[in-house]
Amino acid sequence: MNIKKIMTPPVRREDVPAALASLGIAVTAQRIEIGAILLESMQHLSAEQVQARLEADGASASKATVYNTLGLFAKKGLVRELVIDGARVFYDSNPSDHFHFYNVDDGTLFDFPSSPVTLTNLPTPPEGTKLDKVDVIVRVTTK
Amino acid sequence: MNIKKIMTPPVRREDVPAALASLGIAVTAQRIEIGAILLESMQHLSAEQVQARLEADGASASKATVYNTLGLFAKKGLVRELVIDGARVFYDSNPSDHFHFYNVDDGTLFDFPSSPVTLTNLPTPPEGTKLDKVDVIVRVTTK
DNA sequence: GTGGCAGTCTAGACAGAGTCTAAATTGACG
DNA sequence: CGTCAATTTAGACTCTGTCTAGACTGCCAC
Ligand SMILES: [Mn+2]
Ligand SMILES: [Mn+2]
Ligand SMILES: [Zn+2]
Ligand SMILES: [Zn+2]
Repeated sequence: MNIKKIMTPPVRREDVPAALASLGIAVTAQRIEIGAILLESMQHLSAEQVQARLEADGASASKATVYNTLGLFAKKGLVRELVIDGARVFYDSNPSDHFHFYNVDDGTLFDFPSSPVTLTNLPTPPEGTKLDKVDVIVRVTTK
Repeated sequence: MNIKKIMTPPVRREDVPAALASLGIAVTAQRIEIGAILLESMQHLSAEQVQARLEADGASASKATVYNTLGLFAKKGLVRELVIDGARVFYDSNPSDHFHFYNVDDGTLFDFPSSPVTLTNLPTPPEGTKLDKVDVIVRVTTK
């Protein structure tokens, strides 16, 4: 057996280097800091929020590094990029397939409760293409 | 009977003023031009593409007017705002409820064929909120 | 007809997210 | 240690979209 156990938030800070390495991400001080922030719990953070938390933790990284690191994490599958509203991208540290509620009035973003939502009769992708991922965003307004 | 027939693309240019008026949109020269472009067929256009078509048609409108008009059309339900990739917003003149394929490699955007896709077991919106709309985007890559 | 006026349009300044570049730093390895 | 490829950095830059303040339009009252 050689099935790698994927680490799921919460991941303790001391385990972050292993979580990165297991995905082929070279371990650096900045990547550990950013990874520790994201993997502390399942959450949705923008680049700006990540950088703010770095500061709050007494760490720091340049804007370019924050963006490069989040992009790398997304490419390696550690986090998932969520395009919700055109103003900023969110990075989601919940690794499971799941869908989102977005409150357009106050900007809050929730995971669907883990009910057995299903998409049926999904058409096959157009000729010459293959499925990458399915995003479902349910937009709600404050009543 | 008083059920207003909603005009569906293709809408002839001469019918655009009525299409706007029926939604409570005050008719102006710029709104007719932009409406004529969008309603010519069911399509997905960015603000930049709309402005380029205006120029191509020998018409024009300031950037502020293009954005204001598209925002107004979306608010009134003439078009639907699609947030696909964080780089730009698309405006969709297909008024029916429908889902999208997006090719992340070449940026092309298609409507799902009108197959009976269904989302089942959709959880109810969080307390204090009500459903606005459901966006389903299937991202594909070129094989 | 003319004047008034609200609504609309406009140029261009501004804002904010994200990218790029070129130089400095890091740290693994011989 | 010294080398060197990978990484990080400051800050300029790009791009989408917003805002402001003034100009324009066209409808209506008189
Ligand atoms: Mn934007
Ligand atoms: Mn952007
Ligand atoms: Zn999520
Ligand atoms: Zn569409």
